[in-house]
Amino acid sequence: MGSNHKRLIKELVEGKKTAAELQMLLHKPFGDHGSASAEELVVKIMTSFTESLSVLAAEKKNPGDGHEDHQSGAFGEVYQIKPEPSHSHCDDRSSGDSGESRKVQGSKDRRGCYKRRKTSQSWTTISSAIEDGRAWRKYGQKEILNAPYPRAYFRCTRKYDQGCRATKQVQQVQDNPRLYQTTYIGQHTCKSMVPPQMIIGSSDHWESQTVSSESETPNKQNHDFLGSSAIPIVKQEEYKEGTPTPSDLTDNLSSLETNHLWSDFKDDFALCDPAAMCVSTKMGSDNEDVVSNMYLDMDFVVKSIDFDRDFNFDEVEFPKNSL
DNA sequence: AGCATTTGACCCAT
DNA sequence: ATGGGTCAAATGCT
Repeated sequence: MGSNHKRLIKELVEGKKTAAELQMLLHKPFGDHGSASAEELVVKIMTSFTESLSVLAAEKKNPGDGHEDHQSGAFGEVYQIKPEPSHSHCDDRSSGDSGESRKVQGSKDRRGCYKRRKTSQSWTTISSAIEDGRAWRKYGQKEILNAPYPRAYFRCTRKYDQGCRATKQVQQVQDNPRLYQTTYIGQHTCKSMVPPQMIIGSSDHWESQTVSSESETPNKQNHDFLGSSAIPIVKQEEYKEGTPTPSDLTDNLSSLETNHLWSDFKDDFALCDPAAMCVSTKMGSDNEDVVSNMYLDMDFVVKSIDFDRDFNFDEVEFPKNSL
């Protein structure tokens, strides 16, 4: 745990420094803060989070032995890819949905031809910014039971040309509609990255759509959005299969680990701006839901989440450079 | 015209 | 049976 711990601290310190830098940038957008753009800083921060989490994940998994391979590590463990048996016919509805040329003929019969994902790591962030440096294409929206706001479904725009299977779900936070809870599912396997400038401009559609059609907060969102592009990743996890054994404790772990992490972060961030944040904790009703979250003044909110059971990874391992 | 979004239907998991 | 994730035709936008 020694070297892990060091590495953890190093990552967190680095992240903190970068966050502070970003904060300055946000407060004085036109000042001179060196050459780093907000996006670059965000990427750095995310890398720190990712690395930190991977260290923690590794520790949880192998308490005692500080061995930290998990190379691209990320969120450790459970990375085995389980090829998911069934549905040999219509294969690949999900893995790329077999491209644009899906079943056009007979169109309506989709039986057995798409399988639900539930297969990869997921992690949730909350932020006023819904952009994250990736190009997404919306493919659905649903009203969610007991939720005041609909959930929008996005897939990577590279899904078909590069087979990237990353998806995300975005939903306005009930308590604070100006914030968006984004759940990322699966890893980007594509190469593309939207240039920073594009990022900012390209988010309007969803916002305007959701915001304007869903009452309140007209287009203030855009300001928030432009004002900050915080994309903190705080917690991620994988979908697991079968019965959650006490030993893997993934859910419990998520809260413990996260809370633990938060307290560390809290101290850390407090050094930067003690008044700027609060940490809240609440439990979800059914074993999945918020475990803890943290708000910072720069609309920087992070959050951890839920677990699900099965997995059948077709995903590749979690890249550190997902942004 | 080509691409993105909307939206109801379809399908799967619970 | 129901909620929610995905599909795909219709529609909108550039």
